Amino acid sequence: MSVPPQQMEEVRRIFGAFLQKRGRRQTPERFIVLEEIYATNDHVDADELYIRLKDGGHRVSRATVYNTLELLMDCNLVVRHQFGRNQAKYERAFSYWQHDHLICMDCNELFEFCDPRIQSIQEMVADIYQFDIKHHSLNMYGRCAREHCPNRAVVTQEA
Amino acid sequence: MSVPPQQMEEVRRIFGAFLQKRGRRQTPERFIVLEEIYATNDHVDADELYIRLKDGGHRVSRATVYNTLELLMDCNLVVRHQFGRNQAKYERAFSYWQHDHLICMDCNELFEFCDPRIQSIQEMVADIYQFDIKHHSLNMYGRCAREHCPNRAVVTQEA
DNA sequence: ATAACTGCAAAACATTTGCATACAG
DNA sequence: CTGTATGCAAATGTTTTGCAGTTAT
Repeated sequence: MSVPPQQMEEVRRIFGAFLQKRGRRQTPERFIVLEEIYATNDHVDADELYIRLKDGGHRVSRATVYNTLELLMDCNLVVRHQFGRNQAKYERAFSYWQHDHLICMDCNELFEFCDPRIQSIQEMVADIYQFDIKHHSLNMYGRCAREHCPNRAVVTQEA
Repeated sequence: MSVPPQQMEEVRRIFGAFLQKRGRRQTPERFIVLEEIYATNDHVDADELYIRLKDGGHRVSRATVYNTLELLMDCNLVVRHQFGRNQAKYERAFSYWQHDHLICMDCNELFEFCDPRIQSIQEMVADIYQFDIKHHSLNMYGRCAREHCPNRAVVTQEA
């Protein structure tokens, strides 16, 4: 699922303006990374992104991918998620609903959900603890019920 | 904050029984790790735990610490938290309220909170997505208002 | 021109693994 | 006794860093 061209244009403009304001260069590599992560609404890790770019005939180094992701996070065009102990996943964040995640512990399938109560909880917690809360991360872990999920119906032996 | 002796006794018993049921050995090292993580209600990382044990005159290897933490998680005596991309934090989990976390992005101070609505959300999500949800992790990130917090009152320059 | 950026490879870091030795059952 | 567990050190996998060469401004 890709972003409409006009919105993509806006995203590019936002990134360009951000770089300029910061006195950083608008290099082609940075925009290529931006394009690639906005090409889908998947949750990708840095290396996947690197491979996709490489396969797409672009010549960017892993270091540049990481560097650019950092910049994209700084201007809120990308969010990073840390699911479990594995490598971080990145996701485009412009004009997309704020959502939380549900992860199947067996097949690692990822689902997104949204519940307005989380916002209320966040506000309440901010108030009680006198915090300026910038963001939250809510992940639920369990077992899905899909046919092809590997560990489906396998009884857990442990505790 | 340490656990009362009688409860500590129960925890040891649970771990022993668990190992037995699994056909795993009840080695002194494993119980030493258990003692150490139950000695406080801090959130410690594996290396801290290793250092504490070493400083306490015990001779356990890092590998054993990791191995034991895994076992302790399997029998629900310990929970692992992944805050950001840093190393995992472990926390004792017996007879302690289920809680979520609030983290200051400036001083890394950790606060715990609990809101019953999270439970309802979890149940609702489980129902909608036909998931058997085992656990969740909710972290809120922001800036605290404490006097000695390093970045206090520093205006963020970025976007 | 020149300071910032890039690619590469090496470093860093947390965690896991392999193997010879030790020891619980 | 025997199969696990241990300690150590080396391996792993992800992310960061240093540096010489490149390039946007």
